[in-house]
Amino acid sequence: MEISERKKRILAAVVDEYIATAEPVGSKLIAQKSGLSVSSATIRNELAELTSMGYLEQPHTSAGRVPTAQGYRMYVNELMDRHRLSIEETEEINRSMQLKIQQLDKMMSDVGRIAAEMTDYPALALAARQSATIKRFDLIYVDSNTFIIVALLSTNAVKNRLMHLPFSVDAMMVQKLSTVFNASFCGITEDQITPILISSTERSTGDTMGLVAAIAGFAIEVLSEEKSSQAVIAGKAKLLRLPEYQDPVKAHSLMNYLSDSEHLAKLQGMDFGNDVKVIIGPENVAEELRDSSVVLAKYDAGDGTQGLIGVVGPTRMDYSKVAAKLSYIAEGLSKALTGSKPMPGFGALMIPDNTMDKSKG
Amino acid sequence: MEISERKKRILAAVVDEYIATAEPVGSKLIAQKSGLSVSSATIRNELAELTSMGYLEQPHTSAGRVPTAQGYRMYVNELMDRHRLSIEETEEINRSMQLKIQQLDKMMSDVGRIAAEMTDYPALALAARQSATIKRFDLIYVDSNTFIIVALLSTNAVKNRLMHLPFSVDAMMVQKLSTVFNASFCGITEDQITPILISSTERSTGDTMGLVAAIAGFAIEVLSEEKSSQAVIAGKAKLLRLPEYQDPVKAHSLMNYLSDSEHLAKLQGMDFGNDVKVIIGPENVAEELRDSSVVLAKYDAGDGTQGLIGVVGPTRMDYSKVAAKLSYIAEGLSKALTGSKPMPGFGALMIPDNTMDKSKG
DNA sequence: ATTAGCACTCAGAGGCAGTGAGTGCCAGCA
DNA sequence: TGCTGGCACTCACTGCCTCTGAGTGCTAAT
Repeated sequence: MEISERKKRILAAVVDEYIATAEPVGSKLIAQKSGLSVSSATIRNELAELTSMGYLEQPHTSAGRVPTAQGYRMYVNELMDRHRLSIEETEEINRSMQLKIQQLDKMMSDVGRIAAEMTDYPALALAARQSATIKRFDLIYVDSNTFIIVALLSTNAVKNRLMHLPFSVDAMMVQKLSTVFNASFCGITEDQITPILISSTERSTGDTMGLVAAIAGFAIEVLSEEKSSQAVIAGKAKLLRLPEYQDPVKAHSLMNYLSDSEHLAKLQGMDFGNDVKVIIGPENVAEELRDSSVVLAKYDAGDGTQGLIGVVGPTRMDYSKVAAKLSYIAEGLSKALTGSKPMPGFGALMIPDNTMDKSKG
Repeated sequence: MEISERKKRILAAVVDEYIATAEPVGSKLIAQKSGLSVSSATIRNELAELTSMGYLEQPHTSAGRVPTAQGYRMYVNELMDRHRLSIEETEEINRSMQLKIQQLDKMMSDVGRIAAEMTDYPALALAARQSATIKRFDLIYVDSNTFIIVALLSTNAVKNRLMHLPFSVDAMMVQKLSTVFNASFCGITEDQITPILISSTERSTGDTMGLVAAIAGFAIEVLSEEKSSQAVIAGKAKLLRLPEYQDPVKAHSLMNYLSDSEHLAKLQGMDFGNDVKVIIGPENVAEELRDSSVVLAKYDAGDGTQGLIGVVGPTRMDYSKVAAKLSYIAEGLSKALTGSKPMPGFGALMIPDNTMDKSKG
């Protein structure tokens, strides 16, 4: 059945109102607020039809209407007017991003925190999951039983480790290890670091003290870390502010779910049409998310790979505003990470703040 | 007024029971469980006195007794039998520590997570706040417009940053910068990095591209970071499991408070008698913590400075068990960070797992 | 097609009695 | 003198009832 223009306006009004108040919406209110000059009785008829079409539902007979998942879906796809970020909003975002995105390693958690702060919902950040390799290895000799390992990964993240040894090594040995590791451990993935490779490296360096094994262990660790645990969530406590999570059991279940980065990681690898994806309540695969919605935006992480940022909230979420903000943050992030060199670390200090400003006046 | 031996046993029984059930405790139950062979009427008399002495209170006339803060204080100071960790418990802790404490930078958050997991309460970790200095600087030349800065701090943390430049530099220049920075930026604190120092460094390197400023900016950043934001909290969601935080308003207020690391940092700098400190409900300075308790254990972070780990929970907390676990974790942490070289990163790979085992069979 | 009017529904609030866990106190007993 | 059994009392909690009011669906009139 086709949905009339008037029905659309009414549905949109119901959703808007419900988003704002979290209370079932009655016909009288709609009659006032929708801008349609018809009586509440007319609205009632329309509401009844929208209900039978599955866009709305009633908590009980004598209550107002509440949007169903299908109703939200329609709203998101067709009805909502896209929120235009105000200058203040963009500036606020720019300011936080400027400050925060300096260090590639911490980027994830910072971006998460920014998104949470900007949207006032818990926010997540997922890094593009990819099999990283080590681009180059450096060992820095500190003193006779200390050196630092520095590894530059293919993802451009830099990892380090201070190694304190129970015995002495000389600078020569460190130098030698560095050369050998650069030759044999660069460009390979985690699972290519085999015991065979390690023992052959031990032989070629003449190491009998387990140094090679320790460094290889570090390599394995950073590579697997890069591949997996790249999901963070920030601002979980913000859920408790919302009426839909006043039930501690519900809140706990969702928070628990969100606390586990393995769960979050599953959001990666969704198929993605345009830049922002909205997953409404029951559309979620995970049981725990069934009465919450997720809004995701993808960002370009360079090398053609992409990551995600997103927020989690009640199905009654201000989709329009959240989507706009996320998409803006994602855009800024993409720019920072790819195209526009200089890299953020440098750019933030060198270049005033035009990295992202031009996208919106 | 002196408190009799029997009163002590009764008080201890009340606290134990209340810790376990979160329900007001009645005289009958105590008569059964305390092991004293007296009737409930006798217990009632004793309870009445304990109440008038301020150790217990009644939520209402016809309810059982609940310990007051003073009651808990007495319990913690004198009555509770110190929990002895079982072999399984120590082993579980050892195992997680072994796995996690490898990288000094991430140590804080890992330790927090371990403590939260082990105690089942939200846990915090505070680093010893100290003015760090840079021990040594290394610039690693990657390609003509990329290099990595590596700084080893006085705290033994290693920080890095990938610098991507909008222009070319040659390896020689990088080398030169490295030398100059090592000479003039090592051993100084954040506030000693002045514009004057920067411009004089610029002159001595002949840098006109802002490279020196960028590197100095990195130095300032890591030093201030090391000094300040060294507080993490993990497992906040665990609060929601507890009956005392079923009220979403209360839970939200506490979680919010805990989310701000500035608040947590205030716990640092408490005076500390023995190794574990218990702060019960109203003894807390912060309003938000007034009906929660905090258990803190200090660890030795080397250089004579010390950090804290702790958990936050309801006043009805299993102090004994929590204290025992925290203290064990703190002890292991101290060992890992100081005395017993090798450092964890290496030790974890080289030395089976005797770093901490001997403290308890 | 729209609307005014009306009967109907039902969650939620407020009031009220019954229940039971727990208390305080007293009188009797060791 | 201290302990105990007994008893009256208190009061949160529960279930039950009624009342209220927001909101509905339907119908007849416009």
